[in-house]
Amino acid sequence: MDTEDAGQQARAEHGRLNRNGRVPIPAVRRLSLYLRELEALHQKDRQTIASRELGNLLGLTDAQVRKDLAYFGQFGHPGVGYRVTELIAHIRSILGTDRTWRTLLVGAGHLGTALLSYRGFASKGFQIVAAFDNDPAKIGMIVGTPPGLEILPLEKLEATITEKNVQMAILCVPAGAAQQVADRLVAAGIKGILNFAPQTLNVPEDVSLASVDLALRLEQLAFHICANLLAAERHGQQ
Amino acid sequence: MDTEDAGQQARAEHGRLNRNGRVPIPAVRRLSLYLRELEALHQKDRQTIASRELGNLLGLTDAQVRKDLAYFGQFGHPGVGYRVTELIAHIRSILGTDRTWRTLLVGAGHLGTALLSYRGFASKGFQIVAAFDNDPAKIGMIVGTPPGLEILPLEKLEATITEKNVQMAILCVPAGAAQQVADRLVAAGIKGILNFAPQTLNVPEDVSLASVDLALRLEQLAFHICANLLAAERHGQQ
DNA sequence: GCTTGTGAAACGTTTCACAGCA
DNA sequence: TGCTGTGAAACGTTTCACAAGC
Repeated sequence: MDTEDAGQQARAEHGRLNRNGRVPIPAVRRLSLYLRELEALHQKDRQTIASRELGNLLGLTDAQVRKDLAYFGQFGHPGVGYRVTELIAHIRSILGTDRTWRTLLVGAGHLGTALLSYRGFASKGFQIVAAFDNDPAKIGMIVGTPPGLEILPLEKLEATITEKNVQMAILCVPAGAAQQVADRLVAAGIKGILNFAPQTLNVPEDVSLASVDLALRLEQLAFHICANLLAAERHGQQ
Repeated sequence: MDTEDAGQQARAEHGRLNRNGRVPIPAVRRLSLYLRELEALHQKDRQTIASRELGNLLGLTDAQVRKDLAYFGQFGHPGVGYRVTELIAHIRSILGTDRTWRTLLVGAGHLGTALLSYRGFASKGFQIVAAFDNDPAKIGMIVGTPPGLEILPLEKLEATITEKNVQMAILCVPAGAAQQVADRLVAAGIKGILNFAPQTLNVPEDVSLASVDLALRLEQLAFHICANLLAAERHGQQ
């Protein structure tokens, strides 16, 4: 069987092959950025856009844009570019955001409660259907944008996941509790975790994990500021 | 002049060269992860650690760990491994977190106020010295962990940056306002921005930018969940 | 024995350059 | 003419494998 041919046929819409048999992960990340730009363009009633211009908006080359999109199908129109609404629909379908995702949140601290009020989630199809904490003072509170959500005790975690058929979880607990809660989420059938705890998590291969360590991002920023300053000095001296 | 020799001498502690003359960006990102693990090990009074074990903690190979660290110097001890406190000090020095960074925050919405209370920043040396919003209802409020910080009007942005010698900014304003505020920050001399607005920002080359789009992270998670489910199906069929 | 640091090979990603199509 | 889709080349990153050191 020829990988180059039969493989591409088989996977249809959800990801073509490179030599390795996979779509490059950086390409998947950029897909979200393309979608974000395309949605902004759609707001401005823009009908079509060329790879060159879409790339410029994001600081990428035109070839990069075309190759990224080509991993998933032939969405462009030679001589015209990409039709905005058409491409938005394709990318949503690829990313899986053409439907609703039932999500839960664990840890109703400062960050957790802020996320319960975050509008950006719902508008992309992520619906937070339950929120948990183990602090008795918080349990029973109604949090988030009205009508709001009641903070439930952690004991109800497993039952809620099953009953409400929850697919992904947002983890905002302290680092020390993160692995333990993650284990319970996985055991209860959760297939994806967005982790905000500054802690490495171990999850089985069939569970997806994305981590956001806010302090770590500032740390990286600090490094790059230092590097930029040094580069500027070198330029100045020369 | 031989790049391989003279270049390495010249840059001393802050980044050695690969063929391209730069430290790989992924290596810099992992440096923060190594630091996080090392700090946890230090808490547990661990004295030394081998590249193999440090890698295992993060799902990386031993060679990766050694190569990453070797970009910045010779920190290991053959037959022994890396001394934990020693390596922590080196990495902090490399990342620039062996000192305090004066930071400001713009946009005191749900996320912004949550970040003002986030303990993880201060413990890494990031001190938020001022907070801004343009909503008259919020201006004057005291927010964050006691003693707290007064929300200032946006007009005072430039003056505050100069007076308090602020080096980096956290941007939590709505997408529509983000570029405009970023421009003001840059003009006022800010050298690094951590952007939480779901919006592409353009900043000059000498300003560092890190972006965190929370909805985008969930979107990526959704994709990987879909991909995992498809992979499982294929496995099951075969 | 065990562990680092590092050239060289393998691998993955991006860019180039152009055939093909509107 | 303008633009996409795509092999091939260039580039960057990771892994391998081993000399050198404790």
